[in-house]
Amino acid sequence: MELDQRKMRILQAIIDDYILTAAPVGSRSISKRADFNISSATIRNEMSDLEELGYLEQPHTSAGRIPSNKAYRLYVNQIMQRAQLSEQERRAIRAYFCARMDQVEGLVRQTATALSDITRYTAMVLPPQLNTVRIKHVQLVQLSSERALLVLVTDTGFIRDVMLRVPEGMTAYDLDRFSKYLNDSLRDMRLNQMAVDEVVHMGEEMGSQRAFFQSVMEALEHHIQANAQKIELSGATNILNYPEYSDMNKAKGFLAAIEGKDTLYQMLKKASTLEFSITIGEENEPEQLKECSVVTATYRIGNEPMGSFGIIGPTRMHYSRVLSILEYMQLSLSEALAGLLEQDQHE
Amino acid sequence: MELDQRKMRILQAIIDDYILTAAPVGSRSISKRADFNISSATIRNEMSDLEELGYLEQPHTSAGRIPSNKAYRLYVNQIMQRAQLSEQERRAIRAYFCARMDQVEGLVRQTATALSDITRYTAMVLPPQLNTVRIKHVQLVQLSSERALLVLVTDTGFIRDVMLRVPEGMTAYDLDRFSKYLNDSLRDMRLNQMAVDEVVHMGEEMGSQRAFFQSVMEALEHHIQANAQKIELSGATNILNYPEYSDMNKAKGFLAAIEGKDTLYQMLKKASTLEFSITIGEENEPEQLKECSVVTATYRIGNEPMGSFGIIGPTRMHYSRVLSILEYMQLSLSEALAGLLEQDQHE
DNA sequence: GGTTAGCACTCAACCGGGTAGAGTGCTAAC
DNA sequence: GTTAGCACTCTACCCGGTTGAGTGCTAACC
Repeated sequence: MELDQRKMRILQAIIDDYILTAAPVGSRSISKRADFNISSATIRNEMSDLEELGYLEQPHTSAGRIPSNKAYRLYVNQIMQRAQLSEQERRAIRAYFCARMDQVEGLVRQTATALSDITRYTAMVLPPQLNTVRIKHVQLVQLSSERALLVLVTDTGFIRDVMLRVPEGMTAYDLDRFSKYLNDSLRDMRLNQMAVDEVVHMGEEMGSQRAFFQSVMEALEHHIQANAQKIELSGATNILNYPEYSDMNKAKGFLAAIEGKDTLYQMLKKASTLEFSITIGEENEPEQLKECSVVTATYRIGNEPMGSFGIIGPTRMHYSRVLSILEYMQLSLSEALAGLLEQDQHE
Repeated sequence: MELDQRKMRILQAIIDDYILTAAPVGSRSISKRADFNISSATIRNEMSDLEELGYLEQPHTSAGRIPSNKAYRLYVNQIMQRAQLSEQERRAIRAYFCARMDQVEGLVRQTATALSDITRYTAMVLPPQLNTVRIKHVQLVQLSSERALLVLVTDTGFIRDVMLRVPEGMTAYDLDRFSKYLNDSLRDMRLNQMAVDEVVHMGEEMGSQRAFFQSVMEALEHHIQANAQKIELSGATNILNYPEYSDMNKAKGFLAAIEGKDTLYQMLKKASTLEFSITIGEENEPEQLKECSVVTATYRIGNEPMGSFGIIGPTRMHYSRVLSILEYMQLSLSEALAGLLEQDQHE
């Protein structure tokens, strides 16, 4: 089952070639390479073995071979070596971050643009997740006699808002007092600490306005966490540059899968527990991404993992290059975020 | 130059047919229609005239004719009659709005989804513009020793935020006092009234903290208005269902033009002075939309025009249907918004 | 036993000719 | 002014032949 040295080298050569050209690789083109002096017939035998082992596939009898997903998996796990980014590429990446950003949102968007521009794949960024973040300010703003807006500001500079119905007879003054109370109680609390027992505990002190208080806390729980299911996307059409998506229907399927950002959100969310992740072809659950590979990385603020970002492309992907880019991007983004937030995040 | 009755009817028949089938229309297929009893030869003569006048084009000598942009323009201006929506269609549209929405953002998104689902074209919605809207609340929230977040809430329930640098030595208490002051001064003011002279006038009372005040007002002016250049897009891939975009490169061009939402924002912004607008082919400035038509409508809150929405599709578009849908949508959206904001908008 | 040259075979892609069919333009008759 | 008839044009499609890349197998070689 283990592949010997030579099979490994041949497989690598095939994968490298295929990643570059998208065309099935024949035995002769391998044997002609300077660093191989084996005849094409021998390569053919080896390739036949590799096919039997499930690493290669043949589109049809008289075509060359293409790597299987299993081959990519092996390649990623064992064969591939991290590519070095050229100084030029590093500079290109840094250039995206040097425009002074004064909002996290802009930074996130910039990251997505940079990623898709540089990799030429489709890029996605999950903005900093709020769970481990602290509340800086809570405010109830009266909009009309029946409606108020609950605004919440976190220490990372994110704001969220929820529209609420206010009970009959509640005045702007009441709401203001209420805001003060909420503010005093919740300030510097973490969003994921704001659990139900707290609600009950705090609710008891509220007396007559308890029902309203309850609805405020529910709104906080429901909306603020769920509502954040946004991701930043860039370069969705990059996929159209790759011949595997020259078929209209495939392209349509891919773009449709991406447009509803839900699936991507799920993937990024899941991936944000891992430093890096690579999922190849069938390993992706969404039906329409089963011919793609997804590579993601996680970024941090201080030590806290805050979100993740990644790219989607054909399984025939330049994995090593992408990984290097993600790695450098991870660094750049974490730095930029830290700079933006002036590092007042204490563990 | 004026077209006689018969030419008009023939042109309409050709356009109707072409909109439906996307295939060049021949003389025989027109003469066979029940409501025409003219021979194909006569139709041919008429078609030849129409071509000379610039209303028809021939892809090649032995093909039928297709309508020119000039023909669509004539069609839209004079021939077309407003289609009636079936009760079923109305119900379908209303269904999108019946899920109770408690945020404008959700409503905007829902509108875009509904539009693209029902028309099967690409839909875009410009969210309510803030210019004529009133400020309900302003708050400065300290994030770190050097940074604060300026949060602004409008009476339509929109929030905007800007990150600011705070001068050395300013305390949370100072910021709070500052917020109170801003709040008292700006509450119920309209965003577009908040002009420079006000800034100067108010700034004079500020004494030592005048510089900071200036930066706050500048931030308000710059960011809050410019930053809102977001539009909601839906059904971007719908265009791929139309044969005129079966060519990959065209499709790519279209999708790329749409991805950078700037152009669309400009178009919608411009269109939001008109109740309805239809631009056909070359009439669109963006190079890559010169083979498309764009139809937009404006929606209101109370009497105030607040934004616009529309669809993009091939020039061969079902104009009458689209217009009817937009019209009904305009009503539904304006109603939904009014309901959401409880009509406390006073002229 | 692994390696290699040689050869027959396979299959997609391309090319050219031939045909069908839709549609036109023109002319002559009504 | 309208129409029938006819020659003409042009695309789309099918078909058969050819090319070329690549394989699998076999027999010989080291």
